[in-house]
Formats: sequence, structure tokens, C-alpha cells
Amino acid sequence: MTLPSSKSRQQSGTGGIRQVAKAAGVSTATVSRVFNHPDSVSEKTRLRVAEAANKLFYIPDSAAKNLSSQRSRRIGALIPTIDDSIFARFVTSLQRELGDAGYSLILGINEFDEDLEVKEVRSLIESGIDGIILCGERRRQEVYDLLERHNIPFLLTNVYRPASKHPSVGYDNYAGASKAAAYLMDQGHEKFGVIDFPSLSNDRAERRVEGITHSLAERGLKIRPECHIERPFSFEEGRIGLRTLLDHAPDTTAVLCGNDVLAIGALFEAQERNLSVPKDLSIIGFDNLELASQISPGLTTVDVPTTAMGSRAAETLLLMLDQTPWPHATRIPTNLIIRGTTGPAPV
Amino acid sequence: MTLPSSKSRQQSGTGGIRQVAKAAGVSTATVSRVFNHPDSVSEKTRLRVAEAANKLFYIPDSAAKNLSSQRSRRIGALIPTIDDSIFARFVTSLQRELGDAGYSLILGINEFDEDLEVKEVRSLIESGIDGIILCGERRRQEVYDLLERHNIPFLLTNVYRPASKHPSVGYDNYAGASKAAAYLMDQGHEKFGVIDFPSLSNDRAERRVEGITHSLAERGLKIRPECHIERPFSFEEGRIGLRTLLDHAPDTTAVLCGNDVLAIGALFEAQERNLSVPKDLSIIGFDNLELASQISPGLTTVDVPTTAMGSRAAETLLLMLDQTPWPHATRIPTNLIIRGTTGPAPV
DNA sequence: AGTTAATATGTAACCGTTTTCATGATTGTT
DNA sequence: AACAATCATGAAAACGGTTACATATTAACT
Repeated sequence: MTLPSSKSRQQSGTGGIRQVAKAAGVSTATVSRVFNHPDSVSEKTRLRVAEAANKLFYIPDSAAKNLSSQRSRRIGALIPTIDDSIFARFVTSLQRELGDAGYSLILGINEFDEDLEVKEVRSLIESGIDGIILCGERRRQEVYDLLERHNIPFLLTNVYRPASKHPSVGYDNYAGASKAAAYLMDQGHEKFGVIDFPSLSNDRAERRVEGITHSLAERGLKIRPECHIERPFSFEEGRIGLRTLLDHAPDTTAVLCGNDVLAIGALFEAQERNLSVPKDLSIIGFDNLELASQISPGLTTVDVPTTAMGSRAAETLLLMLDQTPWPHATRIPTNLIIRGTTGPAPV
Repeated sequence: MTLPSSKSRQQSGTGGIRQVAKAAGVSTATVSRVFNHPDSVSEKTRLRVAEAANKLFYIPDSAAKNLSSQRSRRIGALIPTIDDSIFARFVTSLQRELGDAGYSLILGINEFDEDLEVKEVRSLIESGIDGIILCGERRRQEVYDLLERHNIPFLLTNVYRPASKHPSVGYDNYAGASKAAAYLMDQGHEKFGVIDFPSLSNDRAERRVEGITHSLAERGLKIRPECHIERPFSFEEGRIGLRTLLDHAPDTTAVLCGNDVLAIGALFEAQERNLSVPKDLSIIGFDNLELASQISPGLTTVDVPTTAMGSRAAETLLLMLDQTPWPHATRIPTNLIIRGTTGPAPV
């Protein structure tokens, strides 16, 4: 007497789709079609299957789908931080657009740590992604190697680099910063200070500084090295930045900051020192956070439309995944917003 | 003469693992073991397989892995926004902790939209997750139904609910807010205003209001309905909130805000109206953003250690996934930070 | 050496979908 | 009415791994 040899390692026949198929009295193939090619199924069957699926709260298993279709519909985003409205809005926008297209976003936050970025890209690849969003251009070569080796489409963002071999969607840090510098020179300023991220680890900051330097040079001006302060990202650091700057160069009349947080920190410090802004000192930021318009005086800054950048980035990456021709570099325009922290140089 | 009926829809025998197996002269089972249970394979074979895998740049296919192991090592987080330092830090902390444990985080941002949350939970389940992090307790019942039906462990965060049947890790909004109210009453205030999120769609806001109401009631005070202003999240809305409040009740001497952004907006409005804070009006926030300590006067607020909450949440969810007993409710302590926006009630 | 226990490997079922091909049911054409 | 063309459905083979069980091999005792 032989029992049916039960070799199964798990209960069998559990496939959600099979239950739906049984409930609707059709084959699994038909159920699959109802969801993926509804037009190829007769109205009657479609309704019956839909009803059965509903009743059973059927949700297709993604691992099975992924395996069968050979794509994961998942996209990774490697970003330095989300505790900064600019990146937060960027990620939000990415998530919305990619989500609408049926992709989910996997986040890797590296806090400006390049080695961590390498680790994260490796883990993203292992976890199986269809494409990846990067911020900025400068990073460990290994990241590019890994991505290319595994044939994963990727897109640089927050940076506009038409000359790079990699596609990009972003704004022109160089142009934005030089526009700001030009405006301050038009107001008669000659003694400048710069407070920005450490540019060694941040190519965007570096580009901004280049923009400023170049713009000043055109009118025969320059920034003394001691007037170029590099500080990490926080209001407090902006304060420290201005303090350091004024210690070294008390005659400074205009300060260009790499982002609004540093700028607002600097503004607070100026106010605490009873410096009148903009009468004694002009301050200019970069990003245009909501806060910039709410403090008083309002912060003059360079507006960066991050949400738009997110949409364009998502759009572009989706084209890449589709193998549809995509724009190699998309430039998101920046805009100088003049408010109350800037004015004519003191006489 | 019959040809071998070729029914395959794709080229066959492509499984990366099979190539490795062939190259190393072993079975696929052995290759799998080399990667997942190396101790069960002899040294000699292990080396041979490892070499073959290396030579072929073998990376296991995650979809196949997921399908066969029935877990994805992916965790979803459904949060209202990341454009708020509190949530940004929370998510950052989650991502770090989960990442260290080999999980990736999939983000769903719903902008306080409950219907969107339902959609996102559905899409998360579809995309295959092992567990999920939720914020707050109140939401569409459907979310809970879906999660339970699909047997997905989930954890409520940002909320401490020992009495709920669902596990939670968070702070006590009720206690935090009543502590703040008590402090203001100790300062002699009697005419209160509240500016918070719309509590209908936010149980945390509701709990805070309950805490305040209860705390006031203990001393025979109450908040008139027209002094309870509900506004969405932004500095500008905080301004509008205070404007509305003072229109309805110009004699208000203390304002409790549901978060620092609303509170700082209210502070800006007060300053613009030349109300002296805290002499004429006391303002208190909730969250303790960096900005709260930097503006002047510094904002009195309730500190919420979000980063710690993120770690504990990650930790707890991992225990749940492991089926190791986990704490049903973890309370993250809040702390009243007294700064310059609060003081004795005007005489 | 003979028996037993432990260890290493192979075989094949299974995870839950998608899709190719075959078949059966309809419809349209003359 | 006969035949072809179209449409709807089903059967079963993939997708690339993991793992229960069987089997072959080696080590460990009497």
C-alpha cells in the first residue's frame, strides 16, 4: 500500500491566483489576463473574475511577477539627506511620479558619506532595481563601475551637465550663483564673503563657488581665501560661518550662502550682533525655502524648483527604462528672488 | 518524425545559478548552499563554487529568491510627509537601522490624504513587503483589513497606545500637550488659544487637544471653540492661524501650537503686529526643530526625540518579523523645553 | 572488518506568476 | 450550409532560485 509520496516542502496549490481562478471557474491564465490584458477577455468572464478577486482581496504576488517578467518595477534613489526641504521635496516628487507609473522608490540616505554611498549602491543592486537616481556628479568611481557592470540605467540629478557622458536633470549651480553675485555687484558691493558646504565633498558647492569667483573676476574683484568659509548644513553652522567670516574680514558687506539654512543662520547672527541687514550687510541664500519668505527681513535667494526637477527626473528615468530616446541633459531654470536681506552697499 | 515540442516562451536553462553549477561541476542545490549555508558544504566544493561564481559575476536573482523564500527583506513606511524635519529624521533613522539589518525601505508619502494611504498600502503589499511602519492610529479601516488579510506585521509609530490591540512605538501626545498647558497655567495664563492640524484627519492632533482640554478643565478653565484654530502645515498657515485667533479673541494671552512650524509662523505674525512675545503673548510649539532654538526669542516647545523613536521602531518591527517577543507599546519620553516665547501672563 | 552515525551532495518539487501554443466556441462570408 | 477567420479560454512550460528528502560518501566506533 503506497501513500502518495508527499515531497512538497510546503503546502501546495496556495497560489492566490489559483484560488481566484477556482472561485471564478476559470484558469489561472485567464485571471492573469484579466489584470494584464483585460481587452483580451470577454466582458462576462472579466466581471466574474474581478468579483472573485475582490471577494478574496486578491493581490498578485510581486516576487512571482518580477520573476516571470524579469523586471522589478523598483527604482533606487541615493540622496545625501532628506532633512532639508530641498531634498525632501525632491524625493516626494520622485516618489509621486514613479508611484503613478507603477514603480516603487527605494531610498538610500548617505549623509554625504561617499563610502556609505558605495555600500548602498551595492545593496540596491542586490535587492534588484530597474534604475537609479543619483545626486550630483562627483562620487567614488566604483559606483559608476558597479552600475555599468550590472547594466542599470542611472540618472544624475540636482546638476546640469550637458558635457558629461552621463545623463542629467538639474539646475545650473554655476549660473545661479553667478547671477546672485552679479546682482550684488550691481548694488555696489565689493567686499564679499562666501559661506557654503565643504566643496571637497560636494561638487554642487564647488560649482557655485566657481560661478561666484568667475563672476567677480569679470569685474576685477575676487574673494580672499579667508572669506570663503565652509560649514556643514545647519542654522547654527550658518551663525558660526558668519562669526568666522566677520572675525577675519570685518569690512565684508555682502555674503553669498550656499543654501538658505546657512543664510538664515547668518542672518540670525547678524541680527544678534545688531548689524542691520541689509543696511550694513547683505545676505543672499540658495534654494528658496518657505522660511525664506517668512522671516523678516525676507531672504533674497535663488529659487530652485525642486518639485519640477523631481518630475523631470522621474520622467527621464522612465524613458530610459523604456528604451525610448531621452534628453541627455535637462536644465531646470533657477530664479533670483529679491527680498529684504539685500540692498545697496553701505557708503 | 517528431521534433521536441518547443513550448518554452523564453530561452531555457538560463538560470544564472545553473551556469555556476555546471562550471563548478555540482548541482544548483550546492551552489545555493554555498551562499546561504556555507557551513553545510565541504571546504573544497565551497571554494570551487565560489571561484566559478566569481568568474561568472554571478549575482543571485532577487525576484527568484523572494519567490522561493517567501520574504522580500523589504519594509514599507507610510508617512504623511518628509518635508518636515520631524518626519525626515524619523525616516532617516528608520532607513539606517533597517538597512543595517539587511532590509530596504520603501517609502509611501501620503500628504495626510487617507485615501491615498489606502492606495499606497495596496501598492506596497503588491510590491511585496515583509512589514510596514505606520504613523498614528486613525486611518481607513481598509488599511488594517488589507494588512491583516495579507498577514503583514505592522507597527504604529509617532503614537503611544498601550491600550490598542496594535503594537506601537511613540510618544504620548496627550501627556506632552497637557504638560505644556500646565506650564502656561502655572505662569498665570487663563485665556488660551490652540492652533493645530485639522484634528479630524489626525489623531495625534486630536490627542494633543484632548490633553490640553483636560489639563485646563482640571483648573476650571476651557478653550472656547472659536479659539481652536485648525490649519495645515506651514509657516504661512501659522501666521493665518494667529491672525484668525486674534480676530476672534483679542484677549488671548497664550497660544499652544501643534508643531513648531505653526508656532513659528504665529510668532512671525505676532512680531509683525508688534505684539511683544512673551510679554503680551506666550507661544509654545511641539517638536523642537533646530530652528526653534535659533530664532529669537527662542521657541518654548515640547521636544520629541524622533531619531530615537526611529531606532526603537525599526528594532521592534524586526523583532516582530523574527517572531521574537516584542514590546507591545514603547513610550518615547517628551520634554518641555522652556525658552523665550513663554512667560508670565500680562497683568 | 562490520556496523553505525555523521556529513556531503544530488534530485526534484515548489514558490505564484506570465505567456506560448493548442483548442473550442463564435461569428462572418459566400 | 460549409468553411474560414476571429475570439476566448485552457494546459503547461518557463522564470531562477530554495529546500525536503533520498542517497552516496566518509568518519567513528566496537
